[in-house]
Amino acid sequence: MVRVRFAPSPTGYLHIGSARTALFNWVYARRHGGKFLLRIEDTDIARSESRFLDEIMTDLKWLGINWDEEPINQSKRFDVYRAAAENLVKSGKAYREGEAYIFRMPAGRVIEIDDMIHGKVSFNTDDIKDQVMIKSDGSPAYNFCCVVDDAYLKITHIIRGDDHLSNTPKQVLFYEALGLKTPEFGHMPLIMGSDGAKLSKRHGGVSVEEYKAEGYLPAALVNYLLLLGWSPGGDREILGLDEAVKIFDIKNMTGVQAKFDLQKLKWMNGEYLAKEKAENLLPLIKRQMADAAKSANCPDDALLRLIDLYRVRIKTLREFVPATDHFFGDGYSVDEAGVEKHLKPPESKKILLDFADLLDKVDDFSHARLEEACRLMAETKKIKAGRIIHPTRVAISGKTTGAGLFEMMEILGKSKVIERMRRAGA
RNA sequence: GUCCCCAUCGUCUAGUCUGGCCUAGGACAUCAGAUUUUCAUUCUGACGACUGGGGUUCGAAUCCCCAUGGGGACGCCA
Repeated sequence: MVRVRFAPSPTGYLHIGSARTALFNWVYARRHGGKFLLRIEDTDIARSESRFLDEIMTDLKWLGINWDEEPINQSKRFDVYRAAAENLVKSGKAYREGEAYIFRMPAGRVIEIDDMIHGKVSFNTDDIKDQVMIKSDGSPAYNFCCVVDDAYLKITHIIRGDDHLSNTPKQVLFYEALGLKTPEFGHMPLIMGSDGAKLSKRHGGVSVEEYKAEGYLPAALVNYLLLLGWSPGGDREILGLDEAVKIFDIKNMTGVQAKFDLQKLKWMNGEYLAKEKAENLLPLIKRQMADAAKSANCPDDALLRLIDLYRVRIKTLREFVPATDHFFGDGYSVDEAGVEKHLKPPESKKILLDFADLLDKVDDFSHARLEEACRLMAETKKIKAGRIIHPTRVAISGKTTGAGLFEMMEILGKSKVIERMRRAGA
């Protein structure tokens, strides 16, 4: 039975690269009907905090990753590691240096691993130094407790980042010395920033929390991450966890480091946003508005209409707030270039005021009726409807882009619309 | 410095294992047109790559070697 694990260290947020590692482990487990376990690597007691662990677990669940069995904490197993190290000292494979336990690296051995992603990779033990197993302070060193625990948890496949590839021969030697069965390894290439450098804040964010706050949908983030280093085959790109579970094959993963492309993530998020039901987006939008200190006392049904109008035009939920600010009071942002182009010309002002006068007589302020009035005026004055539409759009929203003009007018309401038009035309 | 991994459009990738079907396919981005007498959507098209050099072979993006480039690791961090 396949058993894999994700082993976060609760010393910080969940990194987007770690999330991807967790994701592929999870998919691998589900694909093979195995178990996906969580192990908390909190050996650095000073830096580990429970709030980080809470956040990591919350983020994993948010992404749709659940785990089997109760997670274990390494901080509670120090005596297990010490006992294992003690045995190696007794058998002469390790020695002590003060309080520390150190593994003696055998000379001239070639350690070959058959990586699920890279194929055969070999290392010479002459290039590797003796390894600390237990530090002077009594805490275990990473490579050692990792092996002890993976064996304890009966992990069959270790899928992790390429940064661990060079740890692998050391760990293989530990399995061997401890008389344990070595699991299969699969090292996935690391994700880099768009410029090839280590992924950092300036590339758009490194933590899952940042993407959540920015208004990315978990399904979109997961979908994008799935496409980094793996391809579902054919020309398929949009797929969810459930479909990935059906067709995932680790042999199809590439060994090539991928650059994180925020543009494509945005596009993908837009795709998911456009498909999502407005009701599901409602609480998320409310959260965005609260975060932006726009405590709109806007009834849900009105907000739902706005969401329906805008979710196909935004790429992240955060974009909703600035895109719709003109619906919430007069303190909205104004596109100066748009004003220059559509509101400055005297003839535009004239058209705007004429249209406002016309609208004053319209009682049924529905978008269908408004459009009718606009088209009629254009015909009467023998001008293109665009000559009316553009100035009006800028006048009532301050923007050159947005939802359909007549829908915006309907939602804004007669008095607001006319007031803004007359102010802009003055 | 030593060891390890990797190398197809700007980016993610298909194709590489099992050489010929590849005048190298798709997606994002960019640009141009069409549709919508507004915004967005949608549609069409354009741009655009096998890192270089040697081999092997009738034939190489695909196999081998070297170089170059990128990344990772060499912690009593995890």
